[in-house]
Order: sequence, then structure tokens, then C-alpha cells
Amino acid sequence: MKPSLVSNTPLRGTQPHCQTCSLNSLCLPLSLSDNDMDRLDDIIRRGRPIQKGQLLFQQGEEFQSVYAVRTGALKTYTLASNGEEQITGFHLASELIGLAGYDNGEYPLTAKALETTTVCEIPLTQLESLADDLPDLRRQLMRNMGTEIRHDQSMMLLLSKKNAEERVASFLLDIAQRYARRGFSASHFRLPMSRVDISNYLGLAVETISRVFTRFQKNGLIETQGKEVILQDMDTLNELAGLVDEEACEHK
Amino acid sequence: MKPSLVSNTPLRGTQPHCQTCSLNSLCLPLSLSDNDMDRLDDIIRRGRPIQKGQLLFQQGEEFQSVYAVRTGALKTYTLASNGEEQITGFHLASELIGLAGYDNGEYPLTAKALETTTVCEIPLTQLESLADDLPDLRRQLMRNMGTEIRHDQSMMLLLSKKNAEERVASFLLDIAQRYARRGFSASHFRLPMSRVDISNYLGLAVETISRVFTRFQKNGLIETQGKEVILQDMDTLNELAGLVDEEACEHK
DNA sequence: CGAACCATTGAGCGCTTTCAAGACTCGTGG
DNA sequence: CCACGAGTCTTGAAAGCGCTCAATGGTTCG
Repeated sequence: MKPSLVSNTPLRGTQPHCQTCSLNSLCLPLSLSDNDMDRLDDIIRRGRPIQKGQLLFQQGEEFQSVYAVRTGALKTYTLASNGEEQITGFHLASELIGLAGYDNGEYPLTAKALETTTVCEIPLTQLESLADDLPDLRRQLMRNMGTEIRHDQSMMLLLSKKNAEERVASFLLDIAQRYARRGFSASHFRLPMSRVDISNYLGLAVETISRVFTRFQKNGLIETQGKEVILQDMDTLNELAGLVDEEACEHK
Repeated sequence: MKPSLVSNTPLRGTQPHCQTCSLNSLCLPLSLSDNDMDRLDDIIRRGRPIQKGQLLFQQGEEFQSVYAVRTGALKTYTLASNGEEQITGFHLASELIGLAGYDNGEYPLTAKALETTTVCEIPLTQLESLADDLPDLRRQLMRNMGTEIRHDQSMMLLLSKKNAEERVASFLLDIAQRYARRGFSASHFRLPMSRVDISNYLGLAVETISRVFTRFQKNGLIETQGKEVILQDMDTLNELAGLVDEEACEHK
């Protein structure tokens, strides 16, 4: 690796900025003035990349920062008292994590990198004082928390009412939609997480994930090659994911 | 009904106030000055009681107000595309509901009274402008949302990892704890919701709830009489709820 | 007092899990 | 370069937990 410019971001020659970040319309899509945007930009810390398997923060640690994923992907999970982990979400580029720490001042979950990942760290104290000045920023943070709540509640519905095929279909479509919003293909993508992670997230056994994947392939719904996935029959997947009742699905 | 004092709250002779409300330390436990408290008190609307089965707000409606339960209890639930409902939470006195509407400006769920219930309505626009002035209030709202997220994530763990007995034990202890925080007995209380609601919330069939309740009674863990419940063996219930692994529970 | 709803109990079944074994991937070191 | 091994993924067979179906008793409320 050849020496490059002196920089706070070891692996990049130029310091990235919110103003030029291609994700800024997704990350904190505010209608901030240039001046306000500068102030937000100033408090953001951009550290070195996190390697696969490393932790961004850990359940029980003091809630000090909110993070935005710049590149890569993470999973967040809670630990049961017996040590078992329950994955509560996967986080792709532009998504904010850590806001749940507002509850009682400590992170209620652990965040682990699924691959090499870079994040923007937003220290809480500075975010707070900035939010004191900028009502739009404040509202945006609450909107983000609202989104998180809605996600978790739709997961509750999934875990309590959907069968294995419906869960997997919902999962694939959710990921597809999130990639699409970032300008990537909605039908052809690479899953950053393992089958084990998927099974944990969806409340199923790994073997069940495998079986549903192969069943979907036999029925022409998807095509898979390891972590690569192609969605071929969106309509049927949507029907499955939507938890459609049997009658409506009956072929006669 | 005899005529009483002219008042904004038709069914009460005297207008309640945050300052004198016994729940104020739970509802929005801020360290607000008397003056600030007055301002909050001024924007709160206290309407007539909601009867059992009536809706406080409905999924898809415009997000206009946050509500604090004064007396009674409600359930909130989301509707799947096939019309099935998934209960996402029960809400007892002093608890705030509706904050999830911050996501996209409409309530992501419906709130229905489980019994005759009175609420304090806090109109959003006025709450917002007040929050602009009072950082403490703002932080408290975010803390409430953080609590909601943590609750939903622990439900995800319950729904995805716990068996029927563990779910019911967790549920009973959660309710007990919430009553205890309000000064009521933690071991002897009345469940405001039906078995069907419990089963829906816990992702089980009604029959399973019944069976677990009777099994718990036979084992001396609880005593039930309709909706009345007495928790008799907190230790064992806690063990169950904690998702303790089998070895630790094995009697030899 | 009847109707609607709620709660309980039993029997059998089905979806998913568990257990087990083999195929594949990938990083590492000989 | 290839072999090795650990981890991941897939597939099969069997078992179990909770669901469905069904019937009865209990409760509430007009």
C-alpha cells in the first residue's frame, strides 16, 4: 500500500463531506441550509473501516454516539440471558443506528460488522446541542425513531403470524426495496449476511432457510448462487409476503 | 346525571391538572419548572372517557396527537394485508401512545380501548413548539421512543426464541412490573385484556394460553380466577421468562 | 333469559425443528 | 499449488410443539 495524503481517514485521499455524499438524501434527508449542513458536517467523525466481525458498539455500553452506515453492512442484535442472540435488524449504507440508546442512556443492543464497513459517527452531546438549534434536525431524528418502531412492529407481525415461506419472501423483498432506494438493482443483489443470520432474524432454523430457498428456486421465484440472489417472480413473492389468505391464492 | 359545574371535561366536576396528577412522575417524568409544567398543562386536552371497544385513533389516520393514558387500558395493533390484527402492545395508565406516528405523519397502528378509558391528548403542533423551547421535554419524548423500541425488540426475541410457557411467564411478569411501578400489587392484579388478546400478542393460539394458565396453576406458579391473577412463585416465573437454558433448570 | 362472546379441555395433525451426514466455500499453511 | 480444515450450506428422516377442529361450560349484557 503506497503512502498517500495525510488525512483523518486513513484509506482515502480526500475527506468526505455530507455535502458531497451521495447518500445524504437518504441518511438524514433534511432540508438543511448549506450553513446548517456545514455545522452537522463539522461534528461528524469518520473513522477507519471496521472489519468483518468487529463491534461498533455493545449492548450495555454508554450511549455516546449515533452512527450512519457509509459503506458495508452491519447487524444489530440483543442478547438473551442465556447468551442466545436475536438479530433485530440489518443495516445497509445510509441507515442510522444507535438511536434506541435514548431509552436509558445505554445501547440496548450490539452492532457487528457483516463485512468491511465504514461509518459516520455523530457524537451525542454535539448532536443534541445542534438539535437544540435546528428543529428540522430534531424532527428528523424522531422520524428515524418512528421508522425503527414501525419496522420492529412489522417484524412482530412477521414472527407471530407468517409461515416460513412468507417470512423469507418478506425478507427478500425488504432487502430488495432498500437496495433499490439506493439506486441498485431491486432484483439482483448480494446478501451481506449468512444463512444463519437470516434464520436468526426470521425466527427459523438455518435448515428451513435453505429448504425455502431451494423450494423458491424450483418454483422459479428466485435464483441463488451462494449469497447472490436474483428475484424472478416479484408478483408471487409479493403475494406471499403480503400474508395473503389461502382462498385468494387458491388456483381455482 | 345531575348538572354540574361548567367544564371542558363533561364528566368531572373539577378540571384535572398535570401538577396534581398522581401519574405525572411516570407519564412525562421531567424535571420541568412549575412554569414549564403549566405550559405543558395548558396544551393538554382531556376529553370524555372512551368506552370499551372504541378507537382512539386508527392506522393510516393523520398523526395529530400523542396520548397519555390516565385511567383504563388500551391495546394497539397493526393490520396485515389480509385483515388479521397483530397486537403490538398493551397500554396502562401513565403510558404514552402514538409517538410512532413520527415515522411518516400517520399512525402506523390502531389504538382500541380494552375498558372505559380516559386519556390526555397532546396535540402535536403544540407539543412541537413547546419542545422547541424545552430541551428536557424533547429529550423525554425521544427517551419514550427509545423505550418503545426496546420493548418491541424484546418482543422480537420473545416471538422468535421463547416457547409457550416462557412467553406467558414473560408476559405476566411484565404486566406485574408495570402495575408495581404505579404502586399497585405486583403479585395480585386484574388483566384488562381477554385471552384472545393475550394469545394474539404472544403469537400463540388462545387454547395454548388456556393450557399454559392451567398448567401454571397445577404447578403452583399462579392462581387465576377469570381475569384476576395471583403470582405465587415469582422465582420460577422469572427463571422461565429469562429464557434459562435447560441444563440450569434440570433438577439433577 | 337468551344470545353472543369468552374460556377451557381433548384429540389428531402439520409445520418446523432437531439430529445427522454430506457438499461446498474459502482462507491458510505446508 | 494443492491439501487441509473450519465454517457454511444443503438435504434427508424423524420427532415434537403448538395449531386446528370440535365440543362443553361460563360469563356478560341487552
